[in-house]
Amino acid sequence: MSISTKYNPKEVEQKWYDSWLQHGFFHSEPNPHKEPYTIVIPPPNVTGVLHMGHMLNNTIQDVLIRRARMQGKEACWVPGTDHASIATEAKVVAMLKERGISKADLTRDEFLAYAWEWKDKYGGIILEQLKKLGASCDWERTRFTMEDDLSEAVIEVFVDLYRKGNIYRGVRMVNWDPQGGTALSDEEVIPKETMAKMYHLQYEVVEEGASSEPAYITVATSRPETIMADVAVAVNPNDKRYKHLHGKQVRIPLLGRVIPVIQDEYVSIDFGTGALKVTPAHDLNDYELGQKHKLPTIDILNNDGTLNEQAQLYVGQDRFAARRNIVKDLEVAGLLVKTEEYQSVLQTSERTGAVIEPRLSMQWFCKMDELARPALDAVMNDDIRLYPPKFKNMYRSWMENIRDWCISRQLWWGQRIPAFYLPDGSFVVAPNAEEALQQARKQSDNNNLQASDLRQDEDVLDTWFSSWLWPISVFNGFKDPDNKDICYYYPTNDLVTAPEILFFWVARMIMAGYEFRNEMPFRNVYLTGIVRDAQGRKMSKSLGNSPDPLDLIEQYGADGVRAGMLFSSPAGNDLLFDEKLVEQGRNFSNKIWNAYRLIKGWEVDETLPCPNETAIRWFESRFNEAFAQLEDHFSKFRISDALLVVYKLVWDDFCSSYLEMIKPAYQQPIDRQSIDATIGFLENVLKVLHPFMPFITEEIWHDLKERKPKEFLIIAPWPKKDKSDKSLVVEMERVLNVVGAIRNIRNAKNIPSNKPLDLAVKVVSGTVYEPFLSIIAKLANVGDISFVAETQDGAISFVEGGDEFFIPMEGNIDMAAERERLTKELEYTKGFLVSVQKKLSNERFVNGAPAAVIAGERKKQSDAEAKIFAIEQSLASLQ
RNA sequence: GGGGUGUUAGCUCAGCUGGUUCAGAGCACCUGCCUUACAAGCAGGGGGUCACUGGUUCGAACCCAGUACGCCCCA
Repeated sequence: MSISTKYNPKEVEQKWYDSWLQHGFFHSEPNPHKEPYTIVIPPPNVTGVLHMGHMLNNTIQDVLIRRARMQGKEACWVPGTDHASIATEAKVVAMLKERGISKADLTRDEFLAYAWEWKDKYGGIILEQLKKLGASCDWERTRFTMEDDLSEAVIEVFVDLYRKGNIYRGVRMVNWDPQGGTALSDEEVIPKETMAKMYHLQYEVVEEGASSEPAYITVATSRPETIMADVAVAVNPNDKRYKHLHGKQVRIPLLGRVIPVIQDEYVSIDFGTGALKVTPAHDLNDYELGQKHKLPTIDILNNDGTLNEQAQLYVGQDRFAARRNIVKDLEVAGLLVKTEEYQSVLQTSERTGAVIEPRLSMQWFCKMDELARPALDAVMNDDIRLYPPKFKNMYRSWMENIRDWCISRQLWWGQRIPAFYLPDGSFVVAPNAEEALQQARKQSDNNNLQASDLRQDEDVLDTWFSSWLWPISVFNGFKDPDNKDICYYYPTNDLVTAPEILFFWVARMIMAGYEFRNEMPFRNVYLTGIVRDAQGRKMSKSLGNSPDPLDLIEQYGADGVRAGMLFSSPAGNDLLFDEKLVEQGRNFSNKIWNAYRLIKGWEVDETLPCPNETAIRWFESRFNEAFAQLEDHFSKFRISDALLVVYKLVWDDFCSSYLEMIKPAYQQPIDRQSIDATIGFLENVLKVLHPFMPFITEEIWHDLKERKPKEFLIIAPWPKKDKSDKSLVVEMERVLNVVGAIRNIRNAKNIPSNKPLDLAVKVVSGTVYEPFLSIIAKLANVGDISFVAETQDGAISFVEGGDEFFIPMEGNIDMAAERERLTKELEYTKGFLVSVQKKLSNERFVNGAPAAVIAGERKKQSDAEAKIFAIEQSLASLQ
C-alpha cells in the first residue's frame, strides 16, 4: 500500500475548496421546496485580519451551515465586511502619510477617493483568509456596509426615524481625542493604569457677617486645572464633618468666583476628603450631578486641549501645562494643602494615544426606549433565544437601563448625516440634497433658497448604525421590501457572535428587525467565549500571545485547527487556547486517516462467510445511540460536546473496538458482508464528522469509492435517527469490560500480548456469552474458552456482572498477592452492600422514592451479594 | 457602588429533572509495548473532603441561606 501513514492536509484542502466552489455548493437561491437555513456573518472590520476569535466564531458558523446543508435545507451563509469608520480612516491617513499627503490638505471627496482606493486594494483580506479555514459562505452574496444599496438603507432609516421623532440633536459628554480632533466611542478608548496625583485644595467658605478668621473646606482633585470650570462643591448629606456647610457658599481658589455647596449621596465619604468639586463640562459623573441639581456648565477647553477664555486664567495653555502652572500658583497662595499619589485609570485614545478629555459636544442621538421595548420582550419570552441563557439577565438589565445612542462621528469615511443647515442655523433632514432644498424652502418660506445655500452636516454615522440593519440590508430588504430573497431568508436562523457586542450590535439588530420588518432578525443567538492564552490572558497584539491562525492551518491543517478550537469551547465560556488542542485535532485527523488506510487495504474474498454479525449489529446500534446524543447536543448548541461525542465514537468505538473486532488476521482477506457493512459505517462516520472536519472527510469520501459527478460528501444526506439495540450495547459493554480485565491482568503480570491465555467462565447471571466469544478471543488474545460450573483452582479470577472469570496460571500465582487483591475488593463490595441495605431498610426511603429508584437499589443489592459470594469462593480456593 | 455569574482531578471543563452507569470526560501524568492501520500510535494505571459553614430532604456536586475567593457587565 502506498498511502502515507500520515495524513497530509496541504495536498487536499485547496483541491476540495476549489471543487466545492466550482460546483456551486455554497451558493443558495430561494427554493420553495426546501426549508431555508440562514446565517449572516457578523461582518468583520474591513481592515481586519483573521485572529483566533474569528477562527472560533466562523468555525462554529461553518459547522452549523454544513450540517444544515446536509440535512437538505437551503443553507445560506451571507459573508461581508463593515466599513469601520475609525479604523479605516486611520489606515487611510497612514497611507497618505507615506505618500506625503496630509488629510487636512484634502477635500472630503478627495479623501474619500483615497479611502476607496485603500479599501479596494487592502480591504477584505479577512474574507480570503476565511476560505483557508473552509468557510462555506455564499461568496456571490458578499456585502459591504458602504456599498450603495446598504448606504441608501442607512440614510432611509435615519430619515424615517427622524420623522418619527426618534432622532434628535443634543449636547452630551463624549470621549474627546484632542489630538485626533474627534469624538471616540467607548470601545475606542483604552484604560491605562497609572500613578496619578491627588491635590488637596482649600476653598474658602463665604461667611455672612464679617469674620476675622476665614474658614476653609478641603477638596481633593486630580485635575486642578479644571477648577475654573467648577460650579459647586458637593458633600454627602450624611457626612457629619460638613453638616455646618449645608446651604453655604465657597470661593474657587485663585479665581474667587463664588459657588454653592450642594448635598448628594453620590459623594463617597471616605474617598479623598469627602468633598467633591463639581465640574459638569469636564467629567461625566459631574455632568449628571450638575443636571440633577440644575447647575450651569462652564466649558474651559478648546478642541485641541488648550484652555479658552472661559477659563479666565492660563488661557491658551495646554491642559497639562496649565496643570503644572496652577499647582505652582496654588502652592504660592498657600491653598495647596497636600499632594498624594494614588493608582488611577487614565483613559487614552486607541488611535493617537492622547489622554481622552470627557467633553460636552453637540451630537446626534437615537432615542432608545421605544425601540428597545419589543427587543426586550422578544428575548425575555424566548421568541429569540440566547445560548447560553445566562446572558438573558445581562441583556435585560442593559435594555431596561438603556441610554440614547450617540450616532454621530466626526469623521469622513461613513454615511454622511443627511441633515442640511439653512443660513439661519435651522436644519432639515432629507434623503438627498434636492428634497432637502424643497423642505428648506418650505420651512424658511423662502423660494429663492438655492442648493448652495444649504450646508450638509459634516459628521458621519456610527458604523453600528449600518451594522444594525445587516440581516435586512444584505437581502435588500429596504430598497425592495418584498423581494424574493428577503421573504425567503428572513428571519434568519442563527447568529454566532461574541458576548462583547451583545449590546452594541445584537440588541440593536433585534430593535431594527422589529422596527423595520416587524419581525425578529434571527431565532437563536449563540454567544462564543473570548479566546485567551493558556494563562488566561486575552490575546492581543501588544502581548504577542496570539498565534497566527494561518500559520496554525499551515502546520496542523484546517481540520485540525477547527477541531482544536472546538474541543474546549463551551458556549459563552472563554476558551483557554493552547496549541496542544490543535495538535490533538491534527492527531484526530491522522487517526481517521489511518482507520481509512486499514479498511482500504483489505482484500475481499467473496467465498468467505461473515464471522462478524454481532460486531456489525453492535456498531450499528452504537452509532445510532451516539447519533441521538449528537443531535441532542446540536439542538442545544453544545457544539463542543457534539464534537466530543463524534470524537469518542470514532476513536473508541469505531477504531479501538469495532475495527479490532472485525480486522482479519494479517494479510488475510475479509468477507463481503463485513467489508460492505464497514464501508457503510465509515460513510456514516464521515457524514457526522464532515461539519467539523470538512476537508479530510471529503477526501476519504471520494477515495473510498467511485462517486457520481455530483455525489459529494458536502451535500450527502445527513443520517436519520434510528433504533439502537439497547441490550446489545449493554452486553457489549460488559464484554469489553471482560476484555479490559484480561488485559489488565496481562499488564500486571507482565505477560506479553502475543502470548495467548486461556479463560474459564462460570456464568451466574444468565448472560449468553456465545455470540461474543470470538470477540473476546480476538481482543484479549484468548486461546481456549471454556464454561465451568465450579470455582477454578490455580487461576487468577475476576468478577464481571456477577459472573466469574478464571485465567489458569499453571501454578505460578503469587497466592498472597491474589488474596490481598481479592480481600480488598471483598471489603469494598461489602461496604457498598451495607450502604444499599441501609437505604432499603429505611421505611421513609421505600415509601418516598419512585419505584424505578427502589428497583435499582434492589438490583444493586443482589449484584453485590452475588459478587461477594463469588469473591469468597475464589478466596477459599486460594487457601 | 449596582447587577450577573462561577468555584468539581495537575489543567480545561461536563454533570440537563435531586435518585440506575454518582463522582465523569478530554488533556497532562505513571507503567509496559516500534504487536504489519496509526509512536501524531497501542494496552493498562494512579489521581478529587464537588470552595467553606449551616439548612431543607428518606436521599444533595445539584435546592436554600450565609462566608471566602474569582471573573464579567454597568456606573
